[in-house]
Amino acid sequence: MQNRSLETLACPEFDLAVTLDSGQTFHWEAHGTGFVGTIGEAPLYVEQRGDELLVTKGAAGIARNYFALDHPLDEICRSFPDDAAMSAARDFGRGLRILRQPEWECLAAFITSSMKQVAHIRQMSRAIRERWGQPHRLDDLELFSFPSAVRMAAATEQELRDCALGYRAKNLLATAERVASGAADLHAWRELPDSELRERLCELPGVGAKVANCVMLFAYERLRAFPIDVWIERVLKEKYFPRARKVTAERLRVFCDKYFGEHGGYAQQYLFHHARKATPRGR
DNA sequence: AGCCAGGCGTCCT
DNA sequence: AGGACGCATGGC
Ligand SMILES: [Mg+2]
Repeated sequence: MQNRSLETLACPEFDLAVTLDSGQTFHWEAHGTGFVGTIGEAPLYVEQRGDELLVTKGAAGIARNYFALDHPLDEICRSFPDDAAMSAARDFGRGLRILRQPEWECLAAFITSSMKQVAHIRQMSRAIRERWGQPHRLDDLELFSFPSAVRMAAATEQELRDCALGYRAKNLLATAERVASGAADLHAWRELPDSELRERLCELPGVGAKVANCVMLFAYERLRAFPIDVWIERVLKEKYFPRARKVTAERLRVFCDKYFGEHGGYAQQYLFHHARKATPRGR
């Protein structure tokens, strides 16, 4: 990227690379010494230099909001419970932030995510963007935004299967139709309290408790939402229920809501990142 | 060459 | 309420 096309903003307590590779967004790609991607319909280059971000000129405000640079990260991390597993994860993931993503693209991405590895979710995201997204020019690059629900609703199930969605294609299409018609008003749902927002999301095809919690956390800024996937379930059973034979999903849900507290979603993200990147199984 | 993955919907006890 | 099963795909 050419320096004259960039501007600077402060980003204390932030690790861009860790945040973009922590399983909450799936389309950013390394480019030079930074990353390129889109935030809504805005194409963006972003690079971290210490406590500053270099971003595409005109996009500083968008970036500050998307990367949630206003979250009081030190205060959030100090609110985590004091135990060995949590402390190790907190130290390992320093600078990891929960993003503020656009609702629809976050919802769609996580509908595709079920029983898929992060690498493959990235492939599906790219295929969908290149097929139906809006192309945007950034210097010599062409970046594609995530297509609107209206645009996705016009696709066929087979076209989505061609993007390697498998059995998820039908669900994504059905949910796109509900959002496109206005029957599901994702933006209006911002006003709902957590429990009602979760209920509305779970009514959508392909959305259950886990996906709903991801969307609440990564798009609706519900920092208490605690997604329990394969990795987190393993961590919870190994570190917090080491002697139990069977631990039901409901028991885990109740425990996490109480034990990890008001920033539980943040705690969950640090545990997830640590499990994936710091253990033999994750590497 | 299997194993596994940021699960969900359905049906059974 | 809790558990079993089918569903697709490709990186490793
Ligand atoms: Mg649902």
